[in-house]
Amino acid sequence: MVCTANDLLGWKDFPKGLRVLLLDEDIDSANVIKSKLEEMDYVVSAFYSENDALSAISDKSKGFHVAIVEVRAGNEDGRFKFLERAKDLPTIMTSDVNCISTMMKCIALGAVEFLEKPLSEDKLRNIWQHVAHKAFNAGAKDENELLKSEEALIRLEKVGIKQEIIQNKEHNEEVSVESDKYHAPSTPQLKQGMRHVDNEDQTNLSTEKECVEHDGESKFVEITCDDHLVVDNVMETNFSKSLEEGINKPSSNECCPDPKDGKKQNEASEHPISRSSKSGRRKVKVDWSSELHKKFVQAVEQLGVDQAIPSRILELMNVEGLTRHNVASHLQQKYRLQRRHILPKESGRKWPQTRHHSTPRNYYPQKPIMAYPPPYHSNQVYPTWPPPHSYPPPPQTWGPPYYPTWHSSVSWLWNPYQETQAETWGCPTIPSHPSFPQNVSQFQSNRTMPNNSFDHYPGDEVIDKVVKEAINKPWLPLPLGLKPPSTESVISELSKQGISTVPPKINGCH
DNA sequence: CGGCCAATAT
DNA sequence: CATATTGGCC
Repeated sequence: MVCTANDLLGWKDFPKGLRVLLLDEDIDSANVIKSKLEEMDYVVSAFYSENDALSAISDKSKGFHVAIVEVRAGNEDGRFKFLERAKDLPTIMTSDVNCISTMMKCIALGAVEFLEKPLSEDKLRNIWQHVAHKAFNAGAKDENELLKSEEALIRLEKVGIKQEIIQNKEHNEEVSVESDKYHAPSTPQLKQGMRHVDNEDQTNLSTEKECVEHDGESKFVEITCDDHLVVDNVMETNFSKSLEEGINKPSSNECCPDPKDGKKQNEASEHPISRSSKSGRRKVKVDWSSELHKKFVQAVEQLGVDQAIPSRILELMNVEGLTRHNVASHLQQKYRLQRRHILPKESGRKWPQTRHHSTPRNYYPQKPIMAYPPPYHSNQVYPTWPPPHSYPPPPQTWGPPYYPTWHSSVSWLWNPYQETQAETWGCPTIPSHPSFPQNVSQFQSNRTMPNNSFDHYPGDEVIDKVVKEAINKPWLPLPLGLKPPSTESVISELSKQGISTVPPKINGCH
């Protein structure tokens, strides 16, 4: 074995220093590839003839970790011979000609991957995976230590999880940019996340198993791309999975600082692999991914504004590990974000019908949550699309690409609104969940008694601002209760108005 | 608890 | 430098 899992785990700055055998009769090509690899800190030995390469691999002292071999019409047989002889060396075949049968043959004969030329940096960057793959596979078989094989197993399972999830994402329209965060490695069978099990936190392995079986809906745990092999511990993984989507631990080389000395976080990161997470409870940072946010929104929708309080939302979301505080903050952030954009710079200004409370910032002392839905439930205020002429729609800005990821998948619309006005807005609504009876009644009561719980919602002036803001800045989250019109509806509306072409410019609404 | 917001992290 | 989150405080 060229390299064991243990070697890898102890490797400093992996994959730096990985030895690559490069065989390409085209010297120019070889040099280009070589220099690219070297930029990535691989150690490259280039060979321009097969014989040289063959003798090099027979010299065990060379200790290559991975090989990149060019194949072309004419030298195939020799290359296949190379594959034959280099059984222990993960070999990547590459060629100008992407003939499927040649590719297939290469793979069949043991090549770990076939890369089309030219070999971009992206393609080359992750060739280390083959080394890791091999090492871990072998490790699982050979290691005497039970733990080791378990680690390898877990690792493999994790790989499995990610694959599944990633595939899932690829088939999912709602896929968030998150999934692109990591540039997909060229190798399909092995994902980049080499994580390592932190023994000390290893509570049990069965939890891990459960995770594995978890539905593919989960967002995959963010992968740490660090200089060294960094690893997750089981708890973390379990935790992350149990959150179902999105709560990631900080990059795994961070210790969990005591809240008290939070400033220490960076220092802590100096102990990448061997952090002895004492309490085992590291602070995880909640990643409000689209999935998580969707849950959040659904919960808020279910509860209705009246009861959308953190604790209840938390309950409904049923996401392990999420704290009330997390939810509260999220709730508020959304709220504040809106307010900030809706009432920019009007610091001193109060709502028209200012009420008796003293704190200027409590515009909605009783209903501080998502303070804007009510107005939009009122037909008088904002009955149909298009909006009143005073706010010419800037349809060109409503395209899906300009929405934050969760917008496309999350309906900020309250149920009754969906029922009654979705059509008007041209937005067929897709219920992301079956139905919520309690909701209906909640909303119905809202509908029949518009002022039910919003006795003092802001005056029209403010509402106008809200609407205008929402229209002008489609990239901002919409207040609960507002939903963007579909591109189709906008375009058809435009054509009704005699505008048949949409300017390509995507801003331009001020 | 529920909220707000300054301090931090990203 | 702008946002996103957390930590604390009221």
